[in-house]
Amino acid sequence: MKDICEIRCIHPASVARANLGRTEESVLETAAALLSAMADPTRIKILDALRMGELCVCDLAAVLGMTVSAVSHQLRLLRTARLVRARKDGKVVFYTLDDDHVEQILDMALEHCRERGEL
Amino acid sequence: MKDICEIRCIHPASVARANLGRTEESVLETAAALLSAMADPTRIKILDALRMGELCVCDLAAVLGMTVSAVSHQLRLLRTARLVRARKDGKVVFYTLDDDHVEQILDMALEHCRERGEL
DNA sequence: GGATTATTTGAGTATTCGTTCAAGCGTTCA
DNA sequence: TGAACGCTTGAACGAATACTCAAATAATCC
Repeated sequence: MKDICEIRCIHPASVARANLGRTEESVLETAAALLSAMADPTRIKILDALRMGELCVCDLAAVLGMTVSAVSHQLRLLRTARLVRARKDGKVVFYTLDDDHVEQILDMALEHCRERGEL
Repeated sequence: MKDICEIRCIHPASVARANLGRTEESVLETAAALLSAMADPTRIKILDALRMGELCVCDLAAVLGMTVSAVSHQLRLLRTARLVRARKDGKVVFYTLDDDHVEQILDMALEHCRERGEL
């Protein structure tokens, strides 16, 4: 069925062209993971809040109006995706954006949304 | 509990600063939805494939090595997120990237991943 | 009109995700 | 040392997601 499809119902030139320009699978998978880490209302709000400077978990919880626990869970995700970095000072843990790229991607997405209006 | 936290365990100046620079909630929600639409291995492969030019559903299925049905389901998501546009020609439906922004965000994410290596 | 082809759609299902709640660490300070 | 505090973690649960399979559209070709 799939083979028949590949042979018959296709524009082989277009497929060949698409295959040539293709990005390596592993890079695409990683990019999907990166975007997944940003693609959540809570986490994007965290990233947006951190653009103004570092905040501790409790501060973030206050800004977002959420439980400390819920925020901490999301911070863990952001940390393992390396979007965010933790700095411990006494009992307080401060979080910062890890990388300029992250902010750039965020800015571009926000700009895009503002131009377009709501989805 | 939360109120106590907001009063006591916080750096109020940092919180105020974060609140001032905050992006409107609705924009952040929309951006999260936009990124969600891109943040999936299958869908990001579709977007990547379409950068070389338009492809019909069957072509896409061949490129991705997936069921036509599965691809169509994801295309619907991409369509409603306006990342992709459909053009019907006879019984064939051709898909294209809807917007340059999309490609820019994709490029930025891919570049970021390549610089960093795997997640 | 009837068969074929390209695509979409809906139900079903297994997996993943985000939050809550309760318990656990690790650090500070009396 | 022990109480208090900031944060993290694990289990649990409802919601959302991605695919499969089967059926429905829609357009073309005899």
